[in-house]
Amino acid sequence: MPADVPAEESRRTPLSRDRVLRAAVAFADGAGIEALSMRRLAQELGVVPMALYKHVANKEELLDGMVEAVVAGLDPHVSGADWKSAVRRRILGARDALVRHAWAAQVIRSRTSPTPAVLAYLDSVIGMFRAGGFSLDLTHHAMHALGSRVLGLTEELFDAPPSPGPRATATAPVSAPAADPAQTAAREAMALRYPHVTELAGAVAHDRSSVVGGRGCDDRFEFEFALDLLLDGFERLHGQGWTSAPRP
Amino acid sequence: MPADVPAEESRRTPLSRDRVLRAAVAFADGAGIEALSMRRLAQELGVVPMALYKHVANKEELLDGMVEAVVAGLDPHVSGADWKSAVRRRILGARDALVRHAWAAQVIRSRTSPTPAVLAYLDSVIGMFRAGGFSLDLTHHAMHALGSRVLGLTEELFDAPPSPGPRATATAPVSAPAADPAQTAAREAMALRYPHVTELAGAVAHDRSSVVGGRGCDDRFEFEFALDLLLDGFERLHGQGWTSAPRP
DNA sequence: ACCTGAACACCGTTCAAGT
DNA sequence: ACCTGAACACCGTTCAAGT
Repeated sequence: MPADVPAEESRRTPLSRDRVLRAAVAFADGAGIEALSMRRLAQELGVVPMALYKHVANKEELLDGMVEAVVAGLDPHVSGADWKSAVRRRILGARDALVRHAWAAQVIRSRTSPTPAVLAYLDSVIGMFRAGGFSLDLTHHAMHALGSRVLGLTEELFDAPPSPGPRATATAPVSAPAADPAQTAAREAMALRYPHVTELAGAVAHDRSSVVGGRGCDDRFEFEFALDLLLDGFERLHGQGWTSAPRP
Repeated sequence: MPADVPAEESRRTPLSRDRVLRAAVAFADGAGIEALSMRRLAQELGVVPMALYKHVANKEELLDGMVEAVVAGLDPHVSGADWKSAVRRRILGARDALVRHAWAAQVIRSRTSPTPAVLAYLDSVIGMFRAGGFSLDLTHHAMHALGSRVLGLTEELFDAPPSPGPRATATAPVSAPAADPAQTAAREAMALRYPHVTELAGAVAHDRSSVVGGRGCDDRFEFEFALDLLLDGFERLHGQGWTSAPRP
């Protein structure tokens, strides 16, 4: 049940593009993006499927509209400071919004061209670099280097670290050694085939087992680590008067 | 028609998991991943749809197998050098493979847990950092910072830079000013709403219009720019004896 | 035991028939 | 003119009937 679409509203007020989009966002928040279909969304709104097509041309446009709704809701203006902390705060703010809408990262990546709200967002970030004295050249490449991270998307390869057997680390606490001999064998086979991965995973598990509920990695820390590495790099290049093409 | 599955083979030799996977890769290379369905793949192999389920449990496993096939084909061993150029070459090699299989990036991102070939690849990269004297701690965060870029995935937000109207920049050469008044109006409206984006796009178009066929950005350059910024950052932190947690 | 046609429970979207 | 039921052309996968 979508949180911000009261039950009475679902049947009484007439459909509108805005109401369709809000319902789609709420539905994806709750049920996941893979469960969102035109037919299910119509059902959620107490409406025949074809009624949606009055307000969105097709599913692609629905997804565009959902992205638009999330991005348009980002922090309106970050108060002036140096370019670095302005960009930093803006990107971390975007990340917070994407964390609230777990489906958004995937949908944003599936879009092929930017919507108005995304363009406005990018415009503001570019403006921050320019206000900090960055050349067009360096700003251009800095934006590329940030990539989708500029919108707070995480670039992690996998959601979870690898586990020796299926569900193995999820069912047994890290501190307790596995009693199941089959699981132990799988763990040993893994250690043989992927020694460096195993060593790393072991060190991470050990480090974080002291923290309450602290298995896996700290997504926020990793995001900031990478972001700061890039921002520091930009700052250094800017200070050196870096140019992409030393003219011949 | 898939290139590396000769026509005679499609009907004569019996199905095998390997043949299914190779056909799927070839089909996705040619027709795109969105066109790949169990039914179409079966048709391509001259086989009834259900025959595929003898060799892959379901479509998810088919996609896993396709990723496996591509990643397993990566450069077997990069000759020893310093950690930095070893990692650099390995990642750029992976990128080359992903450029050849346009569908792979999207499919890799859709997987939730790493397959054996991916684990082996990650293991080798981790091993390179460790051989370079990196601590487990720094190696861990460096791998996170690389994210999916470690496999050569590009992190760009959009494939193409924004254009004022639909297909506007695609149909008209950048050097020739638009004659269509509606297009000119759209361009001006865009310049007003997104001044920084417009300025940047203009500078990029101007810079690259001298190159033959050179519209848009140089993906390879941008990838290396971001990669080197990260590797330089790792090197600097390593040299400083960086640690994530200054113990209390 | 193996293979496979038909069927099931879905999709997004078109279209023509109803009001 | 607007709305909508049925239909179309697909999916991935189950299952029971055929060999």
